[in-house]
Amino acid sequence: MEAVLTAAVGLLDEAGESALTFRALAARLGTGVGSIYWYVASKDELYDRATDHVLGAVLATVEGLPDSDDPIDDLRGMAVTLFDAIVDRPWLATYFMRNTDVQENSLRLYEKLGQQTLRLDLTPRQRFHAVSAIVGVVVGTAADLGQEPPEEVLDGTVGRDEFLGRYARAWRALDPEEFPFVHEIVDEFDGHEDKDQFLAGLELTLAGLRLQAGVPPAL
Amino acid sequence: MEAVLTAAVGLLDEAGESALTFRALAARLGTGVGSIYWYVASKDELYDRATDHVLGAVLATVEGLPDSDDPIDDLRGMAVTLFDAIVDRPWLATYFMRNTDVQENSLRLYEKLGQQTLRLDLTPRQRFHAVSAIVGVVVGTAADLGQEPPEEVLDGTVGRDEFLGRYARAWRALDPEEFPFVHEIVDEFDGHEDKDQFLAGLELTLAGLRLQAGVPPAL
DNA sequence: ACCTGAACACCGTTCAAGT
DNA sequence: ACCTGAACACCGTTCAAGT
Repeated sequence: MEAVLTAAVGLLDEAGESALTFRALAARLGTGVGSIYWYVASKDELYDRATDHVLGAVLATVEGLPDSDDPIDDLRGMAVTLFDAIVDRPWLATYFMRNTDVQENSLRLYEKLGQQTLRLDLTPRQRFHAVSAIVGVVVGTAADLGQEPPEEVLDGTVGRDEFLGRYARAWRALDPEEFPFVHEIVDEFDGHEDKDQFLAGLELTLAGLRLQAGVPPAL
Repeated sequence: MEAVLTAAVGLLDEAGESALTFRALAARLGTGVGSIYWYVASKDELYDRATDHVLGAVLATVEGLPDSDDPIDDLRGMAVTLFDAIVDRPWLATYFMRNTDVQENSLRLYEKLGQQTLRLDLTPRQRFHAVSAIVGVVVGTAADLGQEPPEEVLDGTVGRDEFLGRYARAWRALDPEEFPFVHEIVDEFDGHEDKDQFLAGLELTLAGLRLQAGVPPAL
């Protein structure tokens, strides 16, 4: 079982999501296709378990993070840790927290995030929503960024900057009367860092949460 | 082309994502598989165009929304409209704003959202991040909720409530010392409405944005 | 209890050939 | 300019048969 998951993650890391097939996995393990089905009932379950397998390290990192005075700061730190893990392995986004029966580490990560909200003056309902919102921002943004860009970008023929630049050029050519917002932000879009975008979005959620909990902004 | 997209959306609506195959689409159109490739270079492009096709109606709805005094309220209204559309057709989440060359309606929707931020006292960078964050919350949450639940739920054998209830039961059985947060929120989780979860998360982002723009909370 | 691998029922995509 | 459909190169999953 361990070996199956390690091999699956290996394939994913080395050659991306399209490389994980039962045939390739069997070949890597030196067995037949059918034998994998003894450990796992479907590809979905394989992904569920592979996700939890990988999340073990993320959980360990999060558990190693020291509690500060400010639970909101600690939530930010955990969210960033999770975000980085998903950027590295975009397939995590789809499977994180999908089946907590099988995903003990996912559940523990959820618990860890939630424990910070216990330090805030909130109702149970607000806590539930707060953690859902944070997980949503992390997973949603990371998944969006992890979308395979058009094959030219992966080819290395075209770098990410040039890829953004092309869109920026097309956007600048739009009618400014009709697209005032696109013109307003096109310079920001051009060459932007995905991580900054994520951090800014996370900050809005955290600011809202801080307000809700009646914590004065720590400037 | 129009006919191809209408047929594709029809298949998606009637029988879900797995029903959209080139063979089924060709059969519905009364032609051969190959002919679809004259209109569309790949399945990805088919999805890109189908998404934009459907977003036409969403854009029309959003354009019909009257501007209120409060741009934040208007942002909420637009976000909810988009959210509802994605809940109805979860595949939109993956393709929205993925290729604005082909997706004019996606771009116009993005513009419409952005125009509300022009009414707020923000920098271009803050506006860019604000719209990204809102789109992230909408798409991220809707995508998460739109994930096909285990087949038993679709069977109708087990309703959504019982599905949540099963998890709730498992969670209540966890050690309260080790999982204080899970215990804190399990009653909220049990039988919760997805839409409330979305609205609460959106509210946190909007509250953060309101704070950033220096708008006093309109109570 | 665990493995094997041929076989089944599909896919997206291509392409020589047609009108 | 647009359509055809057989063929190619794959998939996930099943299952009778083995150890």
